[in-house]
Amino acid sequence: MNISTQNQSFVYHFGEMGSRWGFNRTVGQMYALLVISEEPLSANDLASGLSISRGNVSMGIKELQSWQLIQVSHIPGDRKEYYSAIGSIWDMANTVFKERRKREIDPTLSLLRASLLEKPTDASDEYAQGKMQEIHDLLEMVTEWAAELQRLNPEQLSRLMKLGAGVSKMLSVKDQLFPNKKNSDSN
Amino acid sequence: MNISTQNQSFVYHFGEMGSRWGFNRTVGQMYALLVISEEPLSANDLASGLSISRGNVSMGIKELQSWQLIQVSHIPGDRKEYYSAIGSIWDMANTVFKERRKREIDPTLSLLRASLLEKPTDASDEYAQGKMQEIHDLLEMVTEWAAELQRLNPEQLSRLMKLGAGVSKMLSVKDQLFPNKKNSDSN
DNA sequence: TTAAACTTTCAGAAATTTCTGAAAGTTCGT
DNA sequence: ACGAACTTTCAGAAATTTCTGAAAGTTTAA
Repeated sequence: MNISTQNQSFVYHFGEMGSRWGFNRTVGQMYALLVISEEPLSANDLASGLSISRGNVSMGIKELQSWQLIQVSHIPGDRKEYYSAIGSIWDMANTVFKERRKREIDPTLSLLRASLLEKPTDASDEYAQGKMQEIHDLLEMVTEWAAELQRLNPEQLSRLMKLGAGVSKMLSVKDQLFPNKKNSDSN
Repeated sequence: MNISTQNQSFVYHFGEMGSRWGFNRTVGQMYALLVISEEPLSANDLASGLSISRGNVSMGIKELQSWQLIQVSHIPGDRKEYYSAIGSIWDMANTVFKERRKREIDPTLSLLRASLLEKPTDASDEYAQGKMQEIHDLLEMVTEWAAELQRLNPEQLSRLMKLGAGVSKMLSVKDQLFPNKKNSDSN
């Protein structure tokens, strides 16, 4: 299998970016290739298309499966496994978000919660705990909100985002509609 | 300088996480230490506190400065430079967000834009371009929205987040208030 | 101008991550 | 039960990243 030069740069770029997004270069390339191929690809296709070893492909597939980003299919009369990217771009973004949250934020939150349970032994500990509390609260708020947003369907989410600056206007509308609602929980 | 055992785990954890957030272990540790220290710390404090070389600290400081996360200060009669974390936790989150966008999203967006300008040479190129277009549109929408949100002040942002599920209710309220506004730009 | 007190740089060492390819494992048809 | 067609595993090689520490650079004071 070889990749058209047009797609080559996309695949390589995703390789480079992949490492920033939590997986390594070849895994990024593999995923990019699967996303832009209409037909499912076999492990051999991936290996030859990207000039990497068969073993590496096997590990990459495992990784992509752990991210729930790819799907296996079969062709009648062919014993090879064929892989393709799962779902729409929205699903992909959703999955990557959720997965990164699980890997980057959740462990930090639990560490912070544990730290905050300890009694500070001196003034500097107390200061440190204060900062940890702030970080904790921020992370918690953001993750809860993110979870909330992920529950919206793409249509709603898209509308919300396209509101853009309108969002702050909406907040003031809300104040006018419900001026009695308490919302002074600033920090 | 040594770190209280209470703070040790926080600092090390930030070290581990740091690598997921775009900088390496020691840079993460350095930043964690600066965040939880009330007093600014000298490069030597950092080196001894974390048991790393002076040269490594120097490079880490450069990195943190490029992220605009730390600040230099001086103590009268002392020639050493002292460092401290800049601003509030909100500022920190903002900075990290902006910086990551610049590093992870912007280059991808420009690559995609460039790719989309090319004429597809066959059906598979065409399919690939379709996917690229989708990714492009999604990334663009998300970054624009993120920029919008960053323009809100912490107070507004916090209120918006605390709305949580209320956000979808708000969308329907908006429909009732402005039923004539076109918002059928689904994808 | 000299020297002390500091910071930065960078070549090579150390640590870590990624990759290969041969061997072991699995599945299926006969 | 055998062998063909596939996939997975994993030890060690290769590549990459990070770290050290000595040397070079900078700033200030006298």
